[in-house]
Amino acid sequence: MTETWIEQFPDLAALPVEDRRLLSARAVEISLPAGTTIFAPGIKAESFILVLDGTVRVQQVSPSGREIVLYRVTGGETCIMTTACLLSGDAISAEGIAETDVSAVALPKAAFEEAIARSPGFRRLVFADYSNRISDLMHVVEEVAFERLDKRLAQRLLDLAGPDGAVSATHQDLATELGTAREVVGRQLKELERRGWLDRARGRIALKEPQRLRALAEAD
Amino acid sequence: MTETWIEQFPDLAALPVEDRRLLSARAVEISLPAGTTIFAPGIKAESFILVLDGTVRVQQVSPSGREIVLYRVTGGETCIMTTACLLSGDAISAEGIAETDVSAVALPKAAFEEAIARSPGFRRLVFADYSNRISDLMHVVEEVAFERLDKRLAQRLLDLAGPDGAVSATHQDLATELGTAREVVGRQLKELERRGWLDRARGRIALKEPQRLRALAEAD
DNA sequence: TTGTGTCTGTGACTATGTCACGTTTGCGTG
DNA sequence: CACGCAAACGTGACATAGTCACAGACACAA
Repeated sequence: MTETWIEQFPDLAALPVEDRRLLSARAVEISLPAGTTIFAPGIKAESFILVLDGTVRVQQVSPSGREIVLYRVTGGETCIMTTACLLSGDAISAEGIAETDVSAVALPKAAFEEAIARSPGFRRLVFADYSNRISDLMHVVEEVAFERLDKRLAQRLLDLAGPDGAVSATHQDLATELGTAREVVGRQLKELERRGWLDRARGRIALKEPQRLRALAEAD
Repeated sequence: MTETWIEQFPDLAALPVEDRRLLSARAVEISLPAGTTIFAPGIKAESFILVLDGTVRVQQVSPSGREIVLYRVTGGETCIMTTACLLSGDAISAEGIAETDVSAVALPKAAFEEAIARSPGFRRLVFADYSNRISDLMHVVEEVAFERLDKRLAQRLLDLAGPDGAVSATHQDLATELGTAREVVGRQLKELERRGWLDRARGRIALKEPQRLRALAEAD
């Protein structure tokens, strides 16, 4: 029985046969329905997780209840938070939520360490993910510390918009994306609607002038 | 000739002889005077760097010129930014500055990869550092996004204070620590002085009521 | 249709950031 | 020594963002 999931990702498919065999033999496919909390503060990870399909949103929660999205893990990426826990033994301080139905494979700690030891390709994959996450986090710091909210909101709306130019999100959802408060998002959206760049409806925003929004998002 | 630097750090000293020998043979000791820019945006790293003594400040610079300190690398820690570059090939988007005279060892890329491949202990060391940095960065995000400035400032003053309760830093230095503007730091300090919790002088702040500052720093 | 919970709107207020200056201080040099 | 200079610091006016305490509007189920 071939493990077809390995073939989905060039980085994995390129591994030598024996490495692929190790992964095939020890990994367990799992599937998580949308909305599942995959990890949360205080929980220790015991498996390395590679997402095959779907997206996991990783966010941080403040004591006061405000939240901010840090990054998303999508197909072919690994969940650094759990990896970091595996490798350092620390507990997690962020939470991971399945945004869509997610299929993934879990590799037990021992098999993970064996793969890291044996396979240069696997190591590269893990390290590359670490680097990307650090880069993501630095980007979040930069945005939160230095960028104007209207610019950040415009960027997020474009990121979250479907092909029809519509965003399905409440003001609270957008506030969580940006780490701000609902009222603030409401006011920003009102201003953007006043300019005619979008239309608002309950839980839904229709982008009318995406190029204007992009100009705003990319302004100095 | 024994490489005494390895003995300085328990994690390294505990490695098997052959791993230590690899490190000894291939690493180059370097020393950097205080103020040296060790890496900057756009520069690609070509060595793995382990700090032996001194501290390196890693900070991010915004297009508008504002800065924020992300974390510090001290004795026994590795420089993740350069490691991440080594492993992913990406360029760096932060800058690293020697705050004190720094002594360090540099391990060329090839030797680094060999050590990673061969030595479980070395891998643990590198991964543990990655995890710690991710944890540091998440902490920065949390502070910038959710905490009040007076609280953050009180925390920094305590962190930066010498044993005599004095902080040698200009308002601009503190603004960079917190990712805010000089004027804002000035006003916060004025208020803290008004309360009698500290005294201000040019480039120097004397903490008079550290326990009050601590209470502020640790408030909800 | 009438609750009920979620989502959104609003005004008043506080906190933080920006801008354009002016003032003070320490220090080296003519 | 006096002068000039650059760095550090102060300040008021304004813009932007976050908080709080509500009030309304909407969607859906009973």
